[in-house]
Amino acid sequence: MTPSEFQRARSPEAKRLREAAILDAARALGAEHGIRQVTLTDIAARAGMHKSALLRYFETREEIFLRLTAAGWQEWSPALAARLREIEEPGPAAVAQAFAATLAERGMFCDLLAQAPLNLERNVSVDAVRDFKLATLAAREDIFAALDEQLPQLDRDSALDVIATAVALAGAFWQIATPGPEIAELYRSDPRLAHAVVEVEPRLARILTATISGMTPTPAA
Amino acid sequence: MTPSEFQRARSPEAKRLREAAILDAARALGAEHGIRQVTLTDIAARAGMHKSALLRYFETREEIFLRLTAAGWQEWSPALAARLREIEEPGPAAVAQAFAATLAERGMFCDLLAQAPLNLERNVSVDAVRDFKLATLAAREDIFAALDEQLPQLDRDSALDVIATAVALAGAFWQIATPGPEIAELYRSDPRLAHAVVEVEPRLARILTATISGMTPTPAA
DNA sequence: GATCCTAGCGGAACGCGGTTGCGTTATTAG
DNA sequence: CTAATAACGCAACCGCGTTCCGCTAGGATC
Repeated sequence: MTPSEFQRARSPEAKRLREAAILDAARALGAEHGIRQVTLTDIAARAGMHKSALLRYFETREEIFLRLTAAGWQEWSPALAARLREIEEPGPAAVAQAFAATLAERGMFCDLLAQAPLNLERNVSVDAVRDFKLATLAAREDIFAALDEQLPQLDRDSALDVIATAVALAGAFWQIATPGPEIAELYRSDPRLAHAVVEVEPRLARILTATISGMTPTPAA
Repeated sequence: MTPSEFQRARSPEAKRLREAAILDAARALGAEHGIRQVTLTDIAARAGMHKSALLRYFETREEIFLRLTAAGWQEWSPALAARLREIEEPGPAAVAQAFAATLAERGMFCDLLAQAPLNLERNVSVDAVRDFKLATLAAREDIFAALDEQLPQLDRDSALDVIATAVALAGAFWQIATPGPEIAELYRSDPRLAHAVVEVEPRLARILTATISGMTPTPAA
């Protein structure tokens, strides 16, 4: 983390440390300012190295954030699975709430989810995309397993549709919910635009409840 | 369209012509290569003028595409409303199919929908955002009116949720469905990644059917 | 029709972000 | 202690969006 703890990373362990330091720096900056704003120079400064040195660890800027996205899936999926297994009164609403709550409390992950298909999976090597896709695939399997315990009526394809929907909506709503300061002021000042203000968690919970209900033969009351 | 039909636009009509020519050029290039790829130089060349002259008509690159997005809403909403009114056997499935079909046949609009909250509504003047938001608001009202005729059980908030969901999913799925050539090849070659290939229209129809069913008290058989 | 004046335009330059090439020098092996 | 190696910082490069400026087209006036 601290820049000059090590001057040069020669051993594999030292290299992994550097890589982790870069990812940590990118994560911290992304959480603070939003992914879009974070530049390679910023990350380099925070990680205590020069811009060009970063690119010896990651091929492109996008690859850094793609790696963070994969890490996000790996952190989110067990958290969601645990939450699903804690549900006391199973049903679409409880499941939807678990999705909405775990996503809403992971703002930066939502940011990354929105960026991934649009920006991060472009301008990145094929290998990086394959690694990423496989990581998210594994994470989805975890979620599916937990989901299947709670709602066995939901077939596999439907479950994967629910996950895809949750992720896409979380990304989109998060973007809409976090405008720049001037735009936020605009929404506040013009009553016609009041509808533009989005509360991610309740809206996501509402919509997912409907989606899951519509997929399960016997919707819970 | 043709560059030198007029040399300089002094009258208001000539200016509107230029503006339209710029938007047309951007639309054509965006449809062909995807929004992300289109540069100001490209648009300028196609519109028959210099890069710097573009920015006399639009403040930033993003503003051009934001205007195209607004135009997309204005073209899509009546098309969807018409399609909704043509439905013979009303019900969630038919409504969902109308959304899915009209969106899927408007690829570039889906591209723009995905870009809008992420990129286009940033780096644009507050005025531009307000105009855009009001335009989409009006378009949503059109859709809601038609939707209310078909599914009066759907209350206003739910209807707006359906529209928001359709739009967000169409944007996200479109992005996933149109990877670069090497990535498409990757999906084809690695059987573990077969699931990554997305068919926008059927998937959107399936999910929206469930969502709408879950929102309406008595789901149609 | 000649002249003035306005303002649209192209060209060139700027800033910034991502990326690349190179010389230096820390680090480690012998 | 010395030599080989390769990580690093620096500076330059490139492309893109954006800005500035001088030229001159083209409408207005007489």
